[in-house]
Amino acid sequence: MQDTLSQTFSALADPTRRAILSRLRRGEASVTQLAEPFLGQMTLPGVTKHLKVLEKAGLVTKGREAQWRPCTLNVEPLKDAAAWMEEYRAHMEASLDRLGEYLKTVTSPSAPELSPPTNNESTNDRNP
Amino acid sequence: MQDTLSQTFSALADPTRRAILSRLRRGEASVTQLAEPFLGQMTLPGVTKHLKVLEKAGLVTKGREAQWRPCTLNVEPLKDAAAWMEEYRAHMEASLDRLGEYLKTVTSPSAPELSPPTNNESTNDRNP
DNA sequence: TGGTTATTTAACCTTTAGGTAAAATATGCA
DNA sequence: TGCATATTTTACCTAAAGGTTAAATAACCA
Repeated sequence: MQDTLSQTFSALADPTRRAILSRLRRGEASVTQLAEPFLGQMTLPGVTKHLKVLEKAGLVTKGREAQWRPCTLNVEPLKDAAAWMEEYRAHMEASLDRLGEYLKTVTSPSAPELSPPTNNESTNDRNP
Repeated sequence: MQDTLSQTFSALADPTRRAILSRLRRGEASVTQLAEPFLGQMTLPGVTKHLKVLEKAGLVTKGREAQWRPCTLNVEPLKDAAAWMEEYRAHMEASLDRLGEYLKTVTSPSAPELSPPTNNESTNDRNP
């Protein structure tokens, strides 16, 4: 059994799983609903497995409602990951090549306001 | 071959590799120097392998200096990972349980100043 | 040339990850 | 009860991850 941070990063290291998380940002969804975008490339049990990984990592919570298992996003583990990244913030800002400036503007002035997600191309979580 | 984000997260999903990155924040180091803290638990070729993973992920650059291969940190891929996490920022701030408040204070007022790393327990990257 | 230090490669092993197909469960409804 | 829908479990496969030991390279130095 690995430590929590490793489990979190490991859960994030798969495009299908990231896409599932991204979908869940828009709200609760059943397994079938979550699976739908992938059924061309993967079977349902495949998606179930990914969901289990996310669940074990604490990133997704599965409820029960009749025969459905409504899944919800749980960002708690992401906070630890973000905190880990914080340590590298100075280095990231120091190397202002591609994304540096972008991140600086995005994260500093508009921080505390809970602003609505500027909705980038972020449904594009697969095949980036 | 996986996509870049997956490769980055996957590289971060190991405590030894995170510890190596953490060490490199303090500056360049040779393979032997990097390996030293782990030699009780792992052999040198083991560390070499981890370094190769980090190198392939673009997080570490290996130079050549006589028989040494000085390794340096490269945060470029971390920026993409951080950008991915940005999308979850609103959710993280909305759920202000454990780390929420901490992150809010850390990332918003002191953002653009390039402040020196507050040096937490962060050498403790292994066994957290 | 030969020895010493630094690092990598090769060959191997075991465990885990990501998939599948087919069968089993769970739940609502006629 | 029995069918329909939603989801999971089982058993299996292949490939990759993370290690190891032993041998090979690289580069300096006497």
